[in-house]
Amino acid sequence: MKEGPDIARIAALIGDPARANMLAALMSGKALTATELAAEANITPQTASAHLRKLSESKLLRPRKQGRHKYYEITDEHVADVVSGLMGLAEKAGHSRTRTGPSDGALRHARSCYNHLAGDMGVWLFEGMCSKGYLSRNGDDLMLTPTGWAFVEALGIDLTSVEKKASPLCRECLDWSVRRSHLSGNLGRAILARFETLGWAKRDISSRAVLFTEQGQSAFDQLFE
Amino acid sequence: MKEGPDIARIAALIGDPARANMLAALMSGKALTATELAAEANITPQTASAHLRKLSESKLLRPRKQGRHKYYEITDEHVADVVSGLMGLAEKAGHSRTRTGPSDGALRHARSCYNHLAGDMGVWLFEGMCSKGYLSRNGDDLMLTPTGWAFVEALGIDLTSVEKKASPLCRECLDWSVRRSHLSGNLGRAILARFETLGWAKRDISSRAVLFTEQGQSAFDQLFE
DNA sequence: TCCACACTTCGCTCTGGGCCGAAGCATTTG
DNA sequence: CAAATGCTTCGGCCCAGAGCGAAGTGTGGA
Repeated sequence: MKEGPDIARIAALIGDPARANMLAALMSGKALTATELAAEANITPQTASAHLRKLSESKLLRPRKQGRHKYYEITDEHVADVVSGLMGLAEKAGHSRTRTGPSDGALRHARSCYNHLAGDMGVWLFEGMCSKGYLSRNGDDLMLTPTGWAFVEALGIDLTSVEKKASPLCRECLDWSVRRSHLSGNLGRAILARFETLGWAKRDISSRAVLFTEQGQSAFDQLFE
Repeated sequence: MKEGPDIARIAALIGDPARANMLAALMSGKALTATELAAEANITPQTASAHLRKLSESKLLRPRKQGRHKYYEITDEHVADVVSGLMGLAEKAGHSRTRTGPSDGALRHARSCYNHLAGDMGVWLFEGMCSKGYLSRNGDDLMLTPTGWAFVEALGIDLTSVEKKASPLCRECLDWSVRRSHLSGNLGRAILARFETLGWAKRDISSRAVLFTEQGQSAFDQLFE
């Protein structure tokens, strides 16, 4: 016994309320500065600094210095997946941070999860693309079919620039509110970004909610009807 | 802010060394008694009892009373997935519990992960079945193709009994040592069980290692050559 | 019936680690 | 060059919670 990796270390890292709040805030996919994260966790900058150092040392966060600011972001999709998974377990166990605040409904409808679309809208997007034959599974990962390729380009996304990034084009992500998969990976991120530039949706600043405009919502609905 | 599920609670739960050791031990998929788990974590039964109560209350473990024993097992695949994910992160961060003990190599070669085969052998099984066309992805989950169906039955597994269980037949699991998917779900469990009854492999008692016999190994290799 | 064993509850101790105040660097701005 | 701002280091306080001993409950076997 006592072989294998030490789960306790990283789990304890995530298990501190302050650090967990920081991670949850970063799950939007945006990079945040140390002081912003301190505010998010309701602690002083000194304390936040210590936390962020630990999170970086264990490769959960990746720091980027920019002038006198220091931006932090979630290291990669593996970290995001684990945090997502933990949210799922917490939800099922009935551990919620507040008694279901007002924006909770909005979060369940649409939110950003590591820069891609999650919540009901995310699931609809994913399942719509599957049922239309835009996505297919093949071997180890999701594939964008030729018709799917055309669909995405018709949205105005330049796939050649998206495709050459290192991380995979399509992935699935299982999020907490809907126990279903939705589209993640570079394509997932590109689509959410495209929705924003098209003016279909915009992100709420203080929460992870994604707010669709009326036109945006109906345009979205037409894609899969 | 402060919306959504409270990750910190469950992460802290997993983050205690004693509880983490218990969970790691249970990741083999076997159900263990309270005293066995206490020994696994190097603590007294009293302390273990308190830990196990918390883990059960948060739905991470599922207790089953049997006579004067109380068996605990991992609640479901969602929990197993998160623990697997944490192992992956810990491995990448360089957090290992010992300085790579002797059985570490065996664990990387083949081990049980929530009752299915993981490690190199697990990946070979999964990728072999994919490349032979036994498995295909379709919509939201893995499908066993007709030829795959025949392959599994030829192994001597009664698929009709496996299929009627509630949890899905095929799933993927990403484990820590090989950053690749391997076959999970009911079929994954049935196959490992079949390997054991065929005498191809047996589980090490004190670790999660799965030891293949020489004949078992070569029989396995012939399946996919 | 009595003992052995598995598990639980209670009360207590003690330490690891989160938190802040104060002070120290670094970078931008005026 | 100051002054302001963002981040970090140091030192000390404090408490949640993990741990155990002792004693209680329930089940199984002789």
